[in-house]
Amino acid sequence: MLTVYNSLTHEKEIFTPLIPNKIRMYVCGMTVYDYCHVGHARVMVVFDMITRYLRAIGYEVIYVRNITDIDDKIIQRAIENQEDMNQLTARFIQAMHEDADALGVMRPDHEPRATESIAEIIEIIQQLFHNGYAYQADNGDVYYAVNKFKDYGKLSGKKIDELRAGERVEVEQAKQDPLDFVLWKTAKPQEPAWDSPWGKGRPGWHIECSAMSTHCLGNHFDIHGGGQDLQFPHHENEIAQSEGATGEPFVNYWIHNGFVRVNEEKMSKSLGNFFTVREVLKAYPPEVLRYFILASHYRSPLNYSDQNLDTARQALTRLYTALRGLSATENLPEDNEYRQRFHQVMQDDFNTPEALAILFELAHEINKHRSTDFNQAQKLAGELRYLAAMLGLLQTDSENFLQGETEGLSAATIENMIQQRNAARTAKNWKESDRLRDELKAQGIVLEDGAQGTTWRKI
RNA sequence: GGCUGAAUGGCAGAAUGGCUAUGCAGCGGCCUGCAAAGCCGUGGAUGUCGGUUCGAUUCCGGCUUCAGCCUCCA
Repeated sequence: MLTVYNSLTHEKEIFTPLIPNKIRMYVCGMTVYDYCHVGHARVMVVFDMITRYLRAIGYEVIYVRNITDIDDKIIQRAIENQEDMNQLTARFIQAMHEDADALGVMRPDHEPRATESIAEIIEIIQQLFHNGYAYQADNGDVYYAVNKFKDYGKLSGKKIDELRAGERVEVEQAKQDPLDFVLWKTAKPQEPAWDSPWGKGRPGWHIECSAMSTHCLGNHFDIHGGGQDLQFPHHENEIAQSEGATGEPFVNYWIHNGFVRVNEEKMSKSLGNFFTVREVLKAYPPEVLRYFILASHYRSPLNYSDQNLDTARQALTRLYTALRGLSATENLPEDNEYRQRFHQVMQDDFNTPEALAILFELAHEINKHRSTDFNQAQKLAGELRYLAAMLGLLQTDSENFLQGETEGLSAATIENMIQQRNAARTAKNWKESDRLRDELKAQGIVLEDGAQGTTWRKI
C-alpha cells in the first residue's frame, strides 16, 4: 500500500490512481536561461526516483516535465548576451540534458516547451474568457480574475483577504485586483511575440503549465510536482486556471520537494548562493551528488556543503566496496526480508533514507558472508543492486566507481608500482614497499592487500 | 503582520507512546609485516516549559530559535 504526502491536504494519503495501474504525473521543470544548480538537481533526482519506484512496483507511469523557454528573464538574458533567444534556450536545454544524464535522471516521457504550446495556451485562455475568469485590461494584457475562483488559496492555505492585507507588490494599474495575474502579455517592441485573439504577445508564466499538463495528461490527472517554492503562487494559479477552464478537478496529489540550503539559507538564483551541477561534478562523481540528494527525505531541507558531499562519497564507497568482486548477474534471491522492508519504507512516502539504511544492512551481510559463503554473498549482492536500481544507484561497475577516471597516474602505472611493491614485500623489504605505497597515497591512490592480491582505489 | 514547516548523539539523517536506525567520525579488539578494507564489541541524542499517560523524543498546549512562502525562483 503506497502512501504519499499530499500538499493539498497536508496529510499522508493512500495513493489511488484515477485509472488503475496507470499514473499520470506532471512536474514543473526548468526555465532555461542558465545552468542547473543543485536545487534543480534535487527536483530532477527526486522525481526520477519517484518515477523509477512507481514503475518498479508495477505502475505504468506517464511522466511529463515541461521546459519554460519564454519568459522575462530569458528575454533579458538574451539581450545581455546579445544572443538570439532561441539559441540561448537551446544551449541551456542541452546543458540541462547533460546534467540530468550525468545524474542518472531518465528523460521524462514528454518534455513540452512553452513556445511549442502556444496554440494550447491560447485555447485555454479562450476557455477562461468563456467561463468568465479572464479579462483584457486597457493596456492589452489579459488577466485572471482571482476573486472569481472560489477555491483560490486551497493549496497554499492562503486567504484572499489576507493576501490583500499583506500586499506589498507594486500594483499594476491595469489590474482590476492586485491579486490578479497575467495570462497573456502584450508584446513590447522587439520582444518575441505570437499572434493571439488579444493581439501580439506571449503567455504569462502560470498558464503554460495549465495548458501543457492538461494537454499531455488530460484535464484531471494524478500527480503534480515541483519545488516547494512553486506552491504559491505558481501552483495555486495553475489550479485556478485549470479548474476554471475545464470545470473539472485538476490534480489529486500535489508533491513538493524541500529546498537545498547553503549555510541554513535557501539556495537560489536571486540570493546568488547557488552551485551549479557542473561545478559540483568537477569535484565529485555524479552518483555522489545523487546519493547526497537521496540521503535526505525529499520533503526535508537539504544542506549543501563539502563535508556532506564527502560523507556521501564515503557512504557510496562502502556500498561499492561491498559489491567488489561479486558479479551482478547472479540469480536474484527469492523474496526476502530486505526487499520487504525496502518496499515498506519506500511505500511510506518514498522514505529513501530508510531505504538506504537497508542497503547498508545488505552490504554488511555481504561483507560478513563473502569469505565464508561466497554463493550467499553473491546473491545478496544481486539483491543490493536490484534494490538500489529502484533508486537509480549502484548501476555502474564497482571498479568503475572506486577507481574512476584516473587523472595523473594511469592504471598501468599504478599496476606497475603495485608489482614493484609486491616484489619488495616478497623480499620483506618493508621500507621500499611502504615507500611505494606512500607515493601512491600522495597521488590519491589507496592500496588494499587482500587474500586475492592487492587492489587499489581512489580516495 | 499572515500562513507553512522544522528543532534528534561530534556531523549528517530516519524512526518510534515503553524495544539496535543507518553512514561518517571516536574508543577497544580481531585480521595485516605495518596499513587499508572488512569483521566483533562499545560510548554518546531527542530545544524549552507545562499537560495527557503506568510510561513521551514521539500526543496536546505555551515559549524560544531556525527555515520558507506572502515578489521571479526547483
